[in-house]
Amino acid sequence: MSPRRVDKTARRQQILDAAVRVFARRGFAASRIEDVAAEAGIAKGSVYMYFGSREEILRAAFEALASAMDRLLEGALSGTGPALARLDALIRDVLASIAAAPDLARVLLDLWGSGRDGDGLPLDMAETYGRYRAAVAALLAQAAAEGEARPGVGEAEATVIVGAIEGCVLQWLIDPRVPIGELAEPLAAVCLHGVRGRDA
Amino acid sequence: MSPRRVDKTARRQQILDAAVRVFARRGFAASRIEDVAAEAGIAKGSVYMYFGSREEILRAAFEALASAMDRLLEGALSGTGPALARLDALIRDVLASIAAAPDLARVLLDLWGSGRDGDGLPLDMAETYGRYRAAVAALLAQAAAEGEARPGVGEAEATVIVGAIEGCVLQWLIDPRVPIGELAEPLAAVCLHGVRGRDA
Amino acid sequence: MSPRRVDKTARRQQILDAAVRVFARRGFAASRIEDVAAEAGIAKGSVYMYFGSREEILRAAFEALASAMDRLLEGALSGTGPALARLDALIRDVLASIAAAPDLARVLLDLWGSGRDGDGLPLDMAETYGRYRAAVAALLAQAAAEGEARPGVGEAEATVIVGAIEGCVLQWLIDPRVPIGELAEPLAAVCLHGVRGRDA
Amino acid sequence: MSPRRVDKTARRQQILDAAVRVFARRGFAASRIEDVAAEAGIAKGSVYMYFGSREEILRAAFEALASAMDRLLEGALSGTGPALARLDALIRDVLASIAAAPDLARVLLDLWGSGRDGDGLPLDMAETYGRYRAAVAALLAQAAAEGEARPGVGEAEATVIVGAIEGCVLQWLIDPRVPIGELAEPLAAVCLHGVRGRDA
DNA sequence: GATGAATGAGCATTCATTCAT
DNA sequence: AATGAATGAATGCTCATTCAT
Repeated sequence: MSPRRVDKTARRQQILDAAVRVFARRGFAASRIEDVAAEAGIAKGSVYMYFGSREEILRAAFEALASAMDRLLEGALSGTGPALARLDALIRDVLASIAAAPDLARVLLDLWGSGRDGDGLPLDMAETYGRYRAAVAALLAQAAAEGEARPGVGEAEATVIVGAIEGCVLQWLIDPRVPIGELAEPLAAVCLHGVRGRDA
Repeated sequence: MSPRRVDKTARRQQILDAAVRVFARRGFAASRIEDVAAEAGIAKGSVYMYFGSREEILRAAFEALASAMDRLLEGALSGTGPALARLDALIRDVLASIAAAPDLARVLLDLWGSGRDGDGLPLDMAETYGRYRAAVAALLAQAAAEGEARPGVGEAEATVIVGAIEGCVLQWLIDPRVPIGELAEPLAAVCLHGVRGRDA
Repeated sequence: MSPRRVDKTARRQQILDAAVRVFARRGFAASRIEDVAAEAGIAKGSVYMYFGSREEILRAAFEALASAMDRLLEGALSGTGPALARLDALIRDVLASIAAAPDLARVLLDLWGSGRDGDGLPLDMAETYGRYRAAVAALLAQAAAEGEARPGVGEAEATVIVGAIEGCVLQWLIDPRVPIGELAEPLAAVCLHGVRGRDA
Repeated sequence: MSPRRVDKTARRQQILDAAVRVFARRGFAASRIEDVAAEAGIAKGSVYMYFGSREEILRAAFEALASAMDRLLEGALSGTGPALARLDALIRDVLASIAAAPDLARVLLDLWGSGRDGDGLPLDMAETYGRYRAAVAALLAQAAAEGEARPGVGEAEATVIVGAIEGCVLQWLIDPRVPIGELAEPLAAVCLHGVRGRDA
């Protein structure tokens, strides 16, 4: 009448957190369900009570990442104040968000490569990055309207800025010695003024 | 040396090329030795005459990529003329190099994530990117000395520029609709002058 | 005995009925305890309050089938009137009994194959069929004594008659388009007179 | 240049034979691929060089059985002489064929129950038995035309005769003490003349 | 050199059964 | 009594690697 009670959502999150730690450590390809279960402190079979397959766990990690990103983009887009200041804040927020959840960030290394022919992971990474670029492009357009960016900046420049952010993250993922925490400043500076500087 | 005998090196290259096509298509994790052999038009077992293991093929692809990159960096560093012009040329060259060998470039998606705990692939991606940053940093330092970059630009800005380049490549790898061929111009412009523009 | 409490026996029967429907649909091998529980409208664990194992449910189905058959055989043996008429009636009764409980009948498909090496199901199907043949043989012997069957009919002919009945059932189980309901007549006719007919 | 040579067909047959022995012994459901491989004296993985899945082995057994049966039916249909004699011969041939390959015959126990909802085995057992009945019906029709069977015998009587044959096999499969080898005679006698006998 | 048949370790997934509540 | 979350043994199938020819 009063069966064992569990918070399904919490348990699922617990497993996802464990999986993210494992994926971060060994990469998705080398991560066995058994590793995930062990990290979560449960039995192998129990993982399947919360996730239908190994791939589904990766997809859940992707969704966590994508929705965190969407929240940031949403914030930047709906904020008030000069567009360039909001772009600057977005850059800082993205880097801070990444640095705050480094294990989750490392899953990006597996996510970027997913969605190809045989892997059963149609994650629509492409669409996520498309939204990312669109948001930055919107900020740039606003900045141009405000006279704070040169006219004509658009999709291409948005791609460069998104690239710069993600490229910094990439380098930190490849080499943790890259000081991600100190990159927001120069990143924003270069994107806004270039290396020649405001008055070079 | 008999005309019947295929050059060992050529045969190895033939297999590597085939592998790169397969890896590009399905990702390294989903690529079977048999797929590679079939793509190369040889038998599965023959692959092992030229590569000791599946991972070694990936390592060979990495080396091809890394040495191409080194050649580019070498060129930029040893070139003459203003440093900033050479940085601009380097950006264009890297993108052109990527666009010229898109299959090889796609292997980056697998390479970036390699070298973790369980995968037997100590590729030293980190060191390669370190050299990349060092080269760009050297160019920046020279530019600063030439009065073409604001004083103080250094490692951090180099990280941003390398990030911008690789981040653009990343976006194109994720979504081939990203026009990699048209990105050199805005990439250089943003890195050099920012989105505010030369005279914003 | 409280009105709230369901009768143990009734609950067991409810589960068995559900199991029979599930077994009929998917076969025993493909039937999960969870399917049975769902069909019965109870929880998975509750099944084990009434049956010790998955196999035990199949055994219970066997027993239902076997005792129904025994009842029929008993009736034919203890009946009065000419033996051949009672054999004729038995044939009709068996087919009617099968047709009246088609789901239970389908379990035969799993039962026939059970009792082998690894399946933990020593059902003694063999003995049941032995009793079946013995009953028919007894009727035949009586008929011969009554001058209604040719002398010498015995175990072999009983096997043929049991075979004809069960073989018709088998064909209907394999292909439901076989009109089991219309087979009693020709079945009795062939067994009694052959295809040459009474006066061929 | 001269790789290890094997007769693929012979090897496949060797595995199938081994599988049939294992299926006969333990039933298909309880037969593991590893059992089959061990019985064949090869490694587990090697089985998959010749069969795509466990089910495919069962299907191959079915096909062997079905084509043997088809050969027999073909022979009976295309034979010369009185139809009833050919039916008589068919009955004997089927029993002899079964008795000659008892392991293969035991697979029938698994085949009869296959093809249901969840088992991924659309073997068309129904169609095979349909052809079986059609052949017997054709012989009966001919016999009727020849005045050797009573007019009106048809599909129903064919079902009974097929049933009698298969039902005898069934009983022998359930209980090997049933003397399949001695059943041809009484089987033919009953089917042709009934238990009342030619002149009862 | 080349081949491709054979191997067997490895792993995702399933599911009967248990038991804390 | 009833539940259903948890377990972990079991097993189908894959595929890198080996090696006899």
